[in-house]
Amino acid sequence: MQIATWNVNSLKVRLPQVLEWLAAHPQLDCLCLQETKLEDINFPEAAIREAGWQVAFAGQKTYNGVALISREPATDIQINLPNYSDHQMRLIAGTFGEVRLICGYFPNGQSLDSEKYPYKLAWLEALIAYVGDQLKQYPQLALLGDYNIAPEDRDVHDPAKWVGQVLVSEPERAAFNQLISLGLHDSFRKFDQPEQTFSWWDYRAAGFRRNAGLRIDHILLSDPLIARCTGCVIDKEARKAERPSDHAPVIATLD
DNA sequence: ATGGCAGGTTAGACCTGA
Repeated sequence: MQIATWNVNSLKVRLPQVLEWLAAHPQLDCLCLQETKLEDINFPEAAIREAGWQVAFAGQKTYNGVALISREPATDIQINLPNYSDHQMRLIAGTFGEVRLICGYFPNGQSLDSEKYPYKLAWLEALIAYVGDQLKQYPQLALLGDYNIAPEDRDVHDPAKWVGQVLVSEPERAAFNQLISLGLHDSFRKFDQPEQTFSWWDYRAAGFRRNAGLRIDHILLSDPLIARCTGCVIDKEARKAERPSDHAPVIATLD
């Protein structure tokens, strides 16, 4: 089994790249998308189905939006957190056999003094409660997505420059560690990885060329799934495309 | 170098992203 997550920063722009990427990954079972930025009525459902995939999605105009593209249809689909009323479309969960996949586009927070920052922390608190509850129902669980959290300094190209900033602040990292404390594991860190491996690079200031990035896209796996996990990679090649997303896909392989 | 770029909205700047 292979699962992946990719913040595509507009599926309207990135659909050809997504279809090409899917075709290039024959072992893939499910791709979780974030920032589709499409109302459901404009979602390219037909094109994805014609390529041989099932799809479930929850979007809105301009911002946010998530989707599950999969070989088999998802069951028990959940849109957004059941314990947090939110008009921002940031979460979609589905079940594939015994495996529960939760796809999230975590709030960015903007800055520590923004009103979006307490929203981020409240959303995270609700997510932690939801995932804890889901784990009881689905021991085989994966939480994939754009977390908008760099969990450790080694996930930051220049930690000194980022001290005290959103995405690396102590409360955000504490929330990430609470997810770990529920019994989840960072699949990327199960394996030796090259230093300075990131999943997002700023479009500005030649961020990608300088490898000035952050690792903020993650695949967390529950105990039974981390035991099956044989690899986790970030597909940096996708960031080299013409008109790329600013995020690269993350792929976890389970035997 | 606190701006740089990219996408969306909507037809000129402005908002958001991270």
